[in-house]
Amino acid sequence: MSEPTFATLVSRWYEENARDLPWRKPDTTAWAILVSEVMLQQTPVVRVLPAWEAWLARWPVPAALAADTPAEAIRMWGRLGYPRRAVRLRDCAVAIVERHGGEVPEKLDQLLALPGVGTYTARAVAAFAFGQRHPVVDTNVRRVVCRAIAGEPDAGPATRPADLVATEELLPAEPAAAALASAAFMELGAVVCTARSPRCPACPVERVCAWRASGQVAPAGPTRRPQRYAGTDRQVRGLLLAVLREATGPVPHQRLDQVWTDDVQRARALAGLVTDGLVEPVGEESFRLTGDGPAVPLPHP
DNA sequence: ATCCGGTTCC
DNA sequence: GGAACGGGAT
Repeated sequence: MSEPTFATLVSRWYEENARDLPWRKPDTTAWAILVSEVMLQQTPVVRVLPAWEAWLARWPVPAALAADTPAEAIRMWGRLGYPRRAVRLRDCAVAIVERHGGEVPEKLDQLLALPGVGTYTARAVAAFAFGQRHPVVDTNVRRVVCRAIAGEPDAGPATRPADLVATEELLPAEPAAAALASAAFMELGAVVCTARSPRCPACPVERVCAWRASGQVAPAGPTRRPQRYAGTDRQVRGLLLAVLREATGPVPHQRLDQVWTDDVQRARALAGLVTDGLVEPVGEESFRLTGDGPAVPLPHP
């Protein structure tokens, strides 16, 4: 008898302790899983839950979202943050309809080619929606593997090819078991092997963890430089978008001028929203969410 | 390497 | 007030 593998230990723990998240139910469609993964980029689970339910109730298949306007996607996105994701997700739905007949593609390279789908999301969908054997590496998994296997405090700011390799080597050979293990690694990083206060006594691999064995050395420097929000263009974009989201049609620029006093910064933020496809000008004086109304304004009577 | 939200906790 | 949160695009 050999010792259980790392993946087996974590997978057993996962089956006993996994959070009951709706996108993990067996009959969840690939589209619903893709939507969950995009929403979960940078965003805590508790905030995604209601938005995910509402989004799929309205657009249960990619073709439904593709037929609607970017403006409606931006409105449904609500306050999830990084609203470019809403526009990209709609672009993604359009691409799925045009390239794949409305079905979420199964091949990794086809997924990677979709708007808003990067190396993490493509692998997550391939594994969790289609049961394929791929390493799925977000920062949680990267941290788990760096610590438990390499005994290092943490990885850098981005996922490196070596992180993919190190994670792949941990996966069971059988695809379904590999997908389960990937979900289990993510869960472990999210709720036990956390960045700042790991709950090692609750960890299923505490006995074999190289990082634990080496005294849990702290990262050398600051892992990430702090990200401010107050006073940045991002805050101004948020304020502008809030006004446009509430409006039903074009908003005169005089109303947008009121959300921020610095003319230069406000103009830069608005131009950025236009560049990103979130907002479009209407005539000389007004702006609206992209596609929020007729393409050509009706002439005055 | 930098930009891109918004909420929650300290 | 300020930090934590962390994937994709450029």
